[in-house]
Amino acid sequence: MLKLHDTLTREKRDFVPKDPRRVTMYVCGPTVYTYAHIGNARPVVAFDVLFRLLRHLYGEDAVVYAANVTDVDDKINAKAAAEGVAIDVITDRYLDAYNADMSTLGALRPTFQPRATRTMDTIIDLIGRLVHRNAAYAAEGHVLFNTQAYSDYGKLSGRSLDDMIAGARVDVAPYKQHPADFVLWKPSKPGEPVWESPWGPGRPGWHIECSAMIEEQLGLPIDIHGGGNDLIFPHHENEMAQGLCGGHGEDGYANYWLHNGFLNMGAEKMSKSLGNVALVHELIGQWPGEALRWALLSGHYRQPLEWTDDLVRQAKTSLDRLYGGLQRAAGVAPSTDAPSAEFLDALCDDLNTPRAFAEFFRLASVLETGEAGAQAEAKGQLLAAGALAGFLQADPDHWFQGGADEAFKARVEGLIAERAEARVAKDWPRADRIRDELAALDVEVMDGAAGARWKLKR
RNA sequence: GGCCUGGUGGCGGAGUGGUGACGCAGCGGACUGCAAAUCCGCGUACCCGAGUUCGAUUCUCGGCCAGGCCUCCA
Repeated sequence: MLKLHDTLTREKRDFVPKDPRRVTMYVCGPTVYTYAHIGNARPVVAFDVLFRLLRHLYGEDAVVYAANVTDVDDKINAKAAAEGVAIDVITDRYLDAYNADMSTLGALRPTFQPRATRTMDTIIDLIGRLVHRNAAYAAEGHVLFNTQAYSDYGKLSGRSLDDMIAGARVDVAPYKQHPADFVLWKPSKPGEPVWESPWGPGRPGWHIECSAMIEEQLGLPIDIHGGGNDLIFPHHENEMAQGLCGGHGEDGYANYWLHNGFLNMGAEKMSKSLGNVALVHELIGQWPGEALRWALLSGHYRQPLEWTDDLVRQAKTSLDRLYGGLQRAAGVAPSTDAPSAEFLDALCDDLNTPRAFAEFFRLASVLETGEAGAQAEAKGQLLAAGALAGFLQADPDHWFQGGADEAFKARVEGLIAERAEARVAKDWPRADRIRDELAALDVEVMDGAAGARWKLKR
C-alpha cells in the first residue's frame, strides 16, 4: 500500500486514487527564462519517481501527469527585450534546454506540459466564473481574488488571515478590498505581451494558470499535487482557493499535497536570487546524469539536502559499485522481472529512496555472493528495481567506458592484448609499463580469471 | 513578530520506546606477480535540560542552534 505525506492534513496517509484507472498528478514546473539549477531539478526527479511508481502500481496508461510551463513572466519579458526578440524565442529555447536536461537526469516527460500562453482561454474563463460567483472582483484594470469568499483560506499553509495582515511586510495596494486578496489578472506594462479580456488588456497573475491547467487537463479534484515547499504559501494556498471557488471544486481540489524540501548550498537554500546555484546544464558535463539523479534521491524528498561535490562523487561511487556487480554477473540470466518486495515497500513508504537504495546494495551483495538461484533472482530484482526508480538501465561496459570512442577503445584493447602477452611470459616489468601507459590514458585495468577488464577513471 | 521544518558516527543519510540501517571514507585480514574489484571482520552517533517510563536517540515540555515561508517572486 502506497502511503504519501499530505501537507494539508500533515500526516502520512494511505493513497487512494479517485479512479484507479485514471490517476492524476500535477507538479508545478519551470518558468523558462534561463537554465534550470539542480535545486529546480529536485522536485522533477522526486516526482518522477512517484510517476514511475504510480505507473508500476496502476499501469502505464492509467497515470496522467501534467507539469506546467510558465512562459509569460517579467523575467521572460526582460530577457526578450534585452535580446530584441519575441518571448517565444526565449521560452522555446529554455524549454527545450530544460527538457533535455531533465531527460539526462532520467526524468520521464510528463503526459502533458501545458504552457500558460496556450491556456489563455481557460484562464480567462475561470476568472470570469470567479467574478460571476463573487469570488473575485475587478478594480483598476486588475482582477483580484476575494479571500473573504473562501472560509478555509490559509488552511494549507497553516496561517490565519489575521496573522497575515499582522505580518504583512509589503504595502497593500489601494485597490484591494482585503490585504490578502491576490491578483488573477493585471494590466501589461507598455511593450509587454498582452491578451484581451473582459477586464481590459493584460496578462494573468501568477497562480491562475495552474488552476486553469488542472481544470483543462486533469479535472477536479486531482489525486496528487506536488511542488517545492516554498510554493505552499502563497502559490498553492491561492491556487487551491481560486480552484475550489471556480465552480468545479465541490469534491475538493487535490487529495494529496506533496512538497519537497530544498537543496542547500552550504547552510543556505540554493536560489537564483542568492546566486548560489549549480546549473544542471553544466553539471551534466561533469558527471553522468544518473549520478546526479542518485545524489538528488540520496536523501528523502521532504528533507533538506546539502548539495556538494562530495555528494555527487559518493553517488558516482555507489553506481560504480552496482554497475560493477552487474558487469561481473553478465553471465547470470535474471529469473524475475519484478523488483523485490522490500524495494517496493520502501518506495511506497512516502518515497523512502534512501531505504530503497539500501535494498539496491543488499541485492548487489546477493548477486556477488549468493548461490546460482539466488543470484538469478537478485539480478532480476536489481534490474527491475533500477527500472522502476530510473537507474541501472545502461550497459555496464558502457557505464564504465562511456566516454570512449571506437578508436580509443581499439587502442586500449590493443595495449591490453600486448600486456596479456607480457603476463603470459611473466614479463612483469613490461606488463607494468603497459599498465602505466594505460593509466596515462586515464584507463584502469582490472585483471580477472576471464581476462582483463578496463574502465575510464574520470 | 507569526507560521513551519530540521538538529543522528569522520562525511552523506534512514529508522526505532529496549538488538542490525545503508553508502562513502578509515582500520585489520583473505585473494592478488603488481593494481583494482570482490569477500570476511572492526570502530565511532543520536544538540542541551527536565519529565513520562522498568527503559528514550525515538514520546512530552522547555532551551539552544540552523534553515524555509510570511502576497504579484518561481
